[in-house]
Amino acid sequence: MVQAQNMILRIALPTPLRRLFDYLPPQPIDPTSLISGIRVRVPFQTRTLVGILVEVVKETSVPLEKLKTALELLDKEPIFSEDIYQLCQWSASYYHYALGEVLAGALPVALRKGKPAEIKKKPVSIEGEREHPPELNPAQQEAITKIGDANEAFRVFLLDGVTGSGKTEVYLHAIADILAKDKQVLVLVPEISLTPQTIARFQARFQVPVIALHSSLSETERLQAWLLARSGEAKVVIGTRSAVFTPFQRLGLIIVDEEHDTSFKQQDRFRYHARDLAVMRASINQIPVVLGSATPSLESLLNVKRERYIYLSLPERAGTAQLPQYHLLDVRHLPMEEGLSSVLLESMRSHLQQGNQVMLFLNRRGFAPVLYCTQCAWIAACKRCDTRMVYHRTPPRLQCHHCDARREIPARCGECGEAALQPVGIGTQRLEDALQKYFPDVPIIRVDRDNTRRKGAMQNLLEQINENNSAILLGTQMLAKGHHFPHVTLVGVVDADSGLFSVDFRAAEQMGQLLLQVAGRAGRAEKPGTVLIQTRHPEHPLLQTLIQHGYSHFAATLLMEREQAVLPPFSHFAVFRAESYAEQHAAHFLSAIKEICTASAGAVTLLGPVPALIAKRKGVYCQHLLVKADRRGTLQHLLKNVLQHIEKLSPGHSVKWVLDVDPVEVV
DNA sequence: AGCACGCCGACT
DNA sequence: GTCGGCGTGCTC
Repeated sequence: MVQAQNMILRIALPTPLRRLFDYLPPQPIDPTSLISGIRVRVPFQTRTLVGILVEVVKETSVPLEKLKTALELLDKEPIFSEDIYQLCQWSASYYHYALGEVLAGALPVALRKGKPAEIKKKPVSIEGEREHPPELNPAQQEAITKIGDANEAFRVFLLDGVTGSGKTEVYLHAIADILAKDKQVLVLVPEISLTPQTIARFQARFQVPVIALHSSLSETERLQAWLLARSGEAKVVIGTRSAVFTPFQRLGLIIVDEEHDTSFKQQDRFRYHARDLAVMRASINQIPVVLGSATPSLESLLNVKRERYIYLSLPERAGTAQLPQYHLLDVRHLPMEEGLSSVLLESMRSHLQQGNQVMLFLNRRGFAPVLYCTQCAWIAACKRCDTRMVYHRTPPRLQCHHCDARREIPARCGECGEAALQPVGIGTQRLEDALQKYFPDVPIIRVDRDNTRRKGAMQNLLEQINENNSAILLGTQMLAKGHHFPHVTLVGVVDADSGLFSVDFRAAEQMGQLLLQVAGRAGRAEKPGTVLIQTRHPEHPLLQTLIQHGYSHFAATLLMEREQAVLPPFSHFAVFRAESYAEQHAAHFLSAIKEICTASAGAVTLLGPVPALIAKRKGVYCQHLLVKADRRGTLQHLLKNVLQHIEKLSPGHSVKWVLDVDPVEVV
């Protein structure tokens, strides 16, 4: 230990190195300005970085000659409030990510770069006519009362309500109660549902400043929004997962809408789950949090069962709207044309004739998923990935859906040279073509990533849908989430089977959620909805349970299966993901990690290293090592231990790796 | 992660 | 001769 005359600044820096760095204070210095949580500009090797002062210490194990002097203190007040700082610290330790990177990630880019935290804009204007709350049904009333009873204490509510049961109305009332106490509210939503309408609805209701944190905000706008929330001027903040780190003056309530949605889990770098962090944040702030969904995650349902969460249920559809009718169509025994059974086509025709809209759901974009040679069985593959290229017709080309590589459509087979190439299988483009033939007089509106990529394109399509009376809407998952289509009376699921036999143990849960969400688009307003599900396995017990007994039975069945198989949420997973250009390097690195795991004590199961489901992506080989433990504590303990060893292991630059705690996708 | 240093191959 | 390829090592 080196004794230093003065104070030493212990600073968290935005680098993947999982440690803090010590600096001497800048000269001259007023010691009282050294407050934890302020930003400090420091030299770091050849660069200068903006870090966060974590603590001021008297001793350091770093040799004095290595200590550099900090350049500048950037704040007079801490940029991190106590609650956000605690949340970041907890996240860094739970997800085993470098604290400096977590802290930097929690700030708007402008602040990360060292720009001053000053409010420039005038307060946000309030637009729109005041909208008055409608009458509540007893279930809604009860939910609101229970949330209100939580009154300034940490409580987690699971609000389970089918689509159209009036979840949003419960949110709005709960928010109104909080606003009346002059507190603020954070609303987290999946990316897809953050539309202008959502924001307008909140604004019209409360006539208070509502701020939305979109992905399309500029960095200055984002900084201003952040500052308005921190100062308390913004009363309601609606945002996607990163909004969980927004600072507030007086936060009174957090709402997580569509809590089952996997887009709350960040899938690169810092792999946090915004829903889980929202619960953590509510606990830190000692406030209630409401998790809402028509199809709650098994994790949340288990927490209800274990009495950690309070269950609130909205069993019926609000108003006069009726629940949709489900029918399974056994496509093995029906005449098929372009993936559509005669029964589905006939049903579409009759709904369209009555001036209603029909929605078809097919989770596969492009024209055909495979281009196949009928002579030699060659299949067009991506050169950089371990995948098939998807045949697109408009514009005509082959496209890899994993690395976005594009190629011209070959005239002849790449193997035998015969001109016997055939697009096999059905994507949304092909279905669109077919529908145009069957229904030449009906507008067909396709919604998938290929035609919503441009800014405002989605909005445009949604408007087109609402303008038309009878129309066919056709799309991928995008269509299933968040949007309301009041004129849709028939929903067709073109292929429900992909979720039934997947290698991913969560596939069934996600299939069930998606089928329910898709169905939720139909039968709004006074028009009852019908859902036709095409399958080759109509006898499948999970499908049967879902259709006959509804989601809660379905979820209970899945929970039972998970318990028997000791899968999450009855056990806890973490995955080391490694990638390298040389095929063996990633696997070798993971094997080394596996040895360290085996050597450490603790009841964990190790699986792998195994090649990822898509073993090669963008030219790099991907390998996984799965770590499974019965208890969360055991897993956390082991991971902490292992990471300390990895620092010494130093895999070199040939292997890139990440640790994914609570992965949503294990394969 | 970045970024510099360092040691080998083909270029004005 | 030197420009630049990426292996290796370090960051208070």
